[in-house]
Amino acid sequence: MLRGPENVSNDYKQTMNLPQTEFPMRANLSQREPEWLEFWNEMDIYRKSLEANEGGPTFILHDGPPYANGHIHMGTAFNKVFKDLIVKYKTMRGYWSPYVPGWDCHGQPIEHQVEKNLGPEKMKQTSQAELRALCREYALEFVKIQGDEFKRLGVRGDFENPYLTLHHSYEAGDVRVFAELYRRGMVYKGSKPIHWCYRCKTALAEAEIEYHDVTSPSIYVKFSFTQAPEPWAAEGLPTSILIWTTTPWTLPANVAVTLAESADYVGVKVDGEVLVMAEALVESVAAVAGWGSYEVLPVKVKGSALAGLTYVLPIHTDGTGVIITGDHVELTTGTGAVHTAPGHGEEDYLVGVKFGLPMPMPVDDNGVFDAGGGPFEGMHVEKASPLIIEWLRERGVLLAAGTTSHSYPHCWRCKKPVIFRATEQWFISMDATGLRESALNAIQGVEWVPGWSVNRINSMVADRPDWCISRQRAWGVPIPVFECARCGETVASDDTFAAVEKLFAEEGADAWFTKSPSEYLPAGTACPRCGATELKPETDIVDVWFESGCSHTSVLEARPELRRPAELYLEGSDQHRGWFQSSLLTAVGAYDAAPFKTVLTHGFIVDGDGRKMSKSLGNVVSPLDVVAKYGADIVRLWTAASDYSQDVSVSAEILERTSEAYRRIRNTFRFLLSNLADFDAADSVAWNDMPELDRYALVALADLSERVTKSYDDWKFHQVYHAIYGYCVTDLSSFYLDVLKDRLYAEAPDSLGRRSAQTVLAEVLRTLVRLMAPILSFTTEEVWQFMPETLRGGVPSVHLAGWPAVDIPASSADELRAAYATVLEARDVVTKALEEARIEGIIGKSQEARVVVTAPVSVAAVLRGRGVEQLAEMLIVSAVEVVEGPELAVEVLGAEGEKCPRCWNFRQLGVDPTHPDVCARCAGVLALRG
RNA sequence: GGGCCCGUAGCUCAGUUGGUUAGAGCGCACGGCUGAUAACCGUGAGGUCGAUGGUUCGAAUCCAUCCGGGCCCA
Repeated sequence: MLRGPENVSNDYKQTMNLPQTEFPMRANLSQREPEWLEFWNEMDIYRKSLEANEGGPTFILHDGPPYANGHIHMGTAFNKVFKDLIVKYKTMRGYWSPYVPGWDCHGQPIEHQVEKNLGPEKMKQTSQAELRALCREYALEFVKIQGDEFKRLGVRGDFENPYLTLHHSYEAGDVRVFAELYRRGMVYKGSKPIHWCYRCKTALAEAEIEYHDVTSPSIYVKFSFTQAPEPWAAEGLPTSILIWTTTPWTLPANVAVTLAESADYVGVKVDGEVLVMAEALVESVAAVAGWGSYEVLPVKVKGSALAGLTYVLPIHTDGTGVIITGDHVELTTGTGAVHTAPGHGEEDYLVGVKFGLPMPMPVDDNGVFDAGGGPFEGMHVEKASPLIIEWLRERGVLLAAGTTSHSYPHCWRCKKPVIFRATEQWFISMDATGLRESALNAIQGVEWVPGWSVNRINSMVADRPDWCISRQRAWGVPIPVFECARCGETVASDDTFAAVEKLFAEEGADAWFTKSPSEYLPAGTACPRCGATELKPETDIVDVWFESGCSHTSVLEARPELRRPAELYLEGSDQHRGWFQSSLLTAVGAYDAAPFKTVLTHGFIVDGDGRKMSKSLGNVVSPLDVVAKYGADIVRLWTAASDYSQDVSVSAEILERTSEAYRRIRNTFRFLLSNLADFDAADSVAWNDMPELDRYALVALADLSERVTKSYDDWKFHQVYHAIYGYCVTDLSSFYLDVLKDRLYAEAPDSLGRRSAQTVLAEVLRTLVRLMAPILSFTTEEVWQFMPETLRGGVPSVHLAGWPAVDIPASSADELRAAYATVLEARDVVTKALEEARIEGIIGKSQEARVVVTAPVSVAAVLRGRGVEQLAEMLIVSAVEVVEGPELAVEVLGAEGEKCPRCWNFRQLGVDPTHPDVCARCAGVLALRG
């Protein structure tokens, strides 16, 4: 050979239409994405996306406010991206879809953190107003930080003007809702036990509690039945129920004894009396009491059978208590009979509410017994325990006393044990005005996705106790009522509510703590009961869930671009107890209507093994790290690809796979762009002039577009991802694009065949880039900017390009689908046969082969119907022969002819004397080029 | 302990009203190409469908129990 094949190839390479594009193969997302953010910022894309759809149907996704504390994590990132996908999709579909991000700014965690930062010394010198100012500063700092982090993820919304629960207008909305609930009679003042530190004289939230082991008294006390119960009356002996407790000082507040409903209880005859206890605990009690001999009487009854019996109270012996049953009774320690003081414990309280028990509270703020302490009045609870034990012993009702070590709550500040103590609290009644029933009805009118979500919200609303909305803290919105300084009556009327709402709207809730009521209440406001005019503002603040729950009023109603109800609320499944419920209850309570039409719930983010993320497990993935390493589009793709109806996993491998999938999609875009470099919309070929394969490709694209659109509408984003990804890999890359290379590269630039292919590619590109835009927001924007101007139609951003619809004549679509299903089946068999031939060394690339396809009559007819040349093109072989036979089979032979140095197909060369080296087709193309 | 939910190949997902040897893509192994090249094409190996019982002619699909996991309560 005089000339090496490479030289030959190089010469003809100039005459080919090889792919050309500046669109980089490597995304370098972490660096490029900020440039796109700047691009969108400059064009003010949020406002433009709204303007574009002005007057269109409205779709409001109302943002649930994350807590303004700490950096974002994978869960918040997932949630916000998820919302962003939806808003962007709806916007592209033509909906007017404003998105106002929000933050929850009040509450104990921030206050606690600020308090910790100050330290105990400074804290003492800090006024409530100063503390509130520091909390505000703290919250605003994290609003800024999280806002920047959300924006970096590509989340689009009104970040310049978000809603914050500390805004004056927001706080005023809280008052409006509270006032309406109050007017309707749903708000009442009651008692509830809370953790109380009598040294610091403050209520403590669960997060302010530390658990340490302490040694406590452990005493067994006999509560004498008022009348010996039926099963043991025949013994004719004094009969008692035996209880066990580690907090003797709570005995003055005893009102009941709780038994396990289905456990067996027996009477034990010992020392001339009968003691009733759980059968399972008799032996351990006997050991503690040191009984030499005792007799377990044969009668055995269930706890439920003893319910309703009465006994003499242990301290206030002139009163009686009642036997009840509850499911918190354990049969592992004690006697199976639980001393119950509803004012001194959470479980006791709940069972007390259930049975309508009284809730005496003989302990004051300082931990000292008042008159309710009976003989112990004036004594501190800390000192009282040994004296109470002694008192019981003297009366012969103490069976045994010892000590026990157990975990007990302590104050985070003074590190000393706290007590459980009932104090006055504000509640929203679930049943007084039928709120529970109305809420359950409203739930039925809402669409809950996924379907099980409705069960969850239903059971939670059905089973929940009254909503305790007071908190004894500083950082929040006050309960907007007053107390008469003279008689203690609550003062709250339309006039006072209006004045407070106005005050908050103008000056914020801070004014509550700095002004006196006379400064803002209407002149002459007086106590309706005693007529006194000196009023004290309530010192409790509202539960933050009440605040965020009011966003339907403080945000949806207050902002002109929004309205109530919203089309969609979208949060993690924990919000069935949180925001979904607080929003529902306040809206139903105030307006008799749910604040949302649809509620979408997603699972939690867990690691690759399905475990929750925690520092101790070392499996925490930060979205900020993912953005830095892979880019926000990878976070977005991961979000879209995950099935959110269950817990969502993230791990190094998952992100690596996601990133690989991203590269595949990106390369598909790159290939499309690179083959459209010389294409203009005016070059488009009409359907009827297209080769059949191209028409089929359009049908497949239309099918994809339809499927993807339906998946978006059904909130099935992982199906969107899988459909598009599968299309890129299977339909495009491995089939259509592979087949098209010959036409695109080797045919004359202006030829019908090439222009037809480009027409399809342009349509594929224009469709794909928009179908993917809500998910890969950054990458599709980059693609859009690289598209030929005529394909963009002057639209400056892909996000403003509207939703694609592929127009194909329906009449021929079915026939094409059927025919090509057969072609692709045959193609599978051919590729397998080619692979075998490759292993045997018969061929290298498929063009070196000629195949004989044997097929049943009907299949053969379909294959021939495409045309044998077209079939060869689709199989990327030099030639195809179709023969009829019993079943699909393929024979691979070497190609006839020689390899054309230009198009690398095996053809008869030298047909055209002007271009003797090449095949006839290439000669023709070269002739056109001149 | 209670309520709701989940458990299909290493990964992400399909598996229609229970019906022939459980699918796809990725990853992996091997091969091809070198005109999508830090690409592209092909072939192949991977699953006792969390486990165990049961219903049924037949179960990944229905029932029960158990194991593992998540959220919310206690």
